[in-house]
Amino acid sequence: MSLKKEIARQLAVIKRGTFEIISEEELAQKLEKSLTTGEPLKIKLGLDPSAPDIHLGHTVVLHKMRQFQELGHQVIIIIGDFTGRIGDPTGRSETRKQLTEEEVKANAITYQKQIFKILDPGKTKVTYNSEWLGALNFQQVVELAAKTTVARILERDDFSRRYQENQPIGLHEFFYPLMQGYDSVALKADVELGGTDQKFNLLMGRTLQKEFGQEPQIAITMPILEGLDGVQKMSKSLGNYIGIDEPAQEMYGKVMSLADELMIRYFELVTTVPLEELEEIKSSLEQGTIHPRDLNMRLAREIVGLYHGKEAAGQAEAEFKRVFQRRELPSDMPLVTIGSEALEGGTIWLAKLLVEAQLVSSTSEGRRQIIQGAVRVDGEKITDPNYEVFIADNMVVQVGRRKFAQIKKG
RNA sequence: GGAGAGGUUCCCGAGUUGGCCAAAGGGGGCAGACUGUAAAUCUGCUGGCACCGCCUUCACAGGUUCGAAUCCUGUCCUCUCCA
Repeated sequence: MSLKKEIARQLAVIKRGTFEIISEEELAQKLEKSLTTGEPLKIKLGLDPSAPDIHLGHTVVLHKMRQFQELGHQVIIIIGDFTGRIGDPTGRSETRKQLTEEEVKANAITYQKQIFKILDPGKTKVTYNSEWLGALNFQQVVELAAKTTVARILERDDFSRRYQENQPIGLHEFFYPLMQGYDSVALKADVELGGTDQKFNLLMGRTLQKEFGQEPQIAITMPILEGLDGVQKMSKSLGNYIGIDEPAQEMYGKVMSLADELMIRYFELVTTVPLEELEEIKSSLEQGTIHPRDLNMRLAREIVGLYHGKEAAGQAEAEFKRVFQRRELPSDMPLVTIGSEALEGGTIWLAKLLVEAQLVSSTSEGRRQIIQGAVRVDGEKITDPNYEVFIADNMVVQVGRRKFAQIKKG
């Protein structure tokens, strides 16, 4: 009786935010077996060390891993140092550059530091797949390749699209799913996590495990998190990301700029707010008993708190209120020293000053911002592009709402 | 190996009877208004320069010309078809 209840509880936690579980019944069976034998499930997550800086999008899957940890299961991170040299073609329409061994190593180290902001290091096993993939000889590789067909591999979204669009597909790319699948065999994984774009690879793991006489793993896919624009997936190259190493202030601001429609999704996927509370949040938003802005602030606190602690999150919030709600000056602005040699009679061209203060990228850009009314000196809007500023200590210049600098006479 | 298409400003993508092209249009970005630094909407800007003018851009290197993104030559790269 209590066994059934426990299985149901675990399933509920596991199902949170998932896109697909293949299959739920098998998962329930595995949970039951685990609970009766006391043997934790082996949960596998492969990380591709080609993109060393983790952003919130990457943490979706890490949070799921953490939940598994909290349920008492064995979490295993595979750093794809071997596969990383090929580069998973997923999500890209072009053949990826192969990484050098040194690059992969360096990235892997950065990765580990970052994932432990979410996972419990004491309960996490980290392995490198070069350990077993590097040991295979050519004959074994051929045997592995014989376990699938070109037609099956071409079914993969990315490959079929590229094939149809006459984009090149490197032969070595065909091996990526096989290698990832073989990882599951090597580990005897019970569950493998990944984004929805990983579905094919996860299923390949099941196929191979069966071929090797193992019980197939459960494939759990997580949705791809939308970025700040609310439409495209979060990614560094699109610039719509929140990096987990970003300063608290910046992080808070970025979360605040999220579209309302994304808030619940973010709560669900990238915070540790418990399930019951999540339900309360959803209903209060639907019933309008809470102002979306306040919920947004709560979300920002949750996220910043995860990476910088509660205190820093509180400070970030106070600062946010000061600058953006009350329109006051930030408590901390970059100091810019203007040397006297740059001055003529104590004045400097405003556009030039903006460049010096790194508030704009060029004087042309500075002129434009001035003309458009975005520039203030000590709170006073300046619209003359040829304006000469008389430099005074502690003068504050501002471009737009969020870029400030305090001037020091040098 | 043979035949063909093409490489344009952050991206996509016009422009190739040589001048009116710093280069249409869209996207993205930035700024202003409105706000909750939300979304939506409207407006403006979006190579550089002390800027009503000048300078550097249209794969790269040369050439023709008073003048080239547009014409010629060579080089590099991408794609397609054939083998």
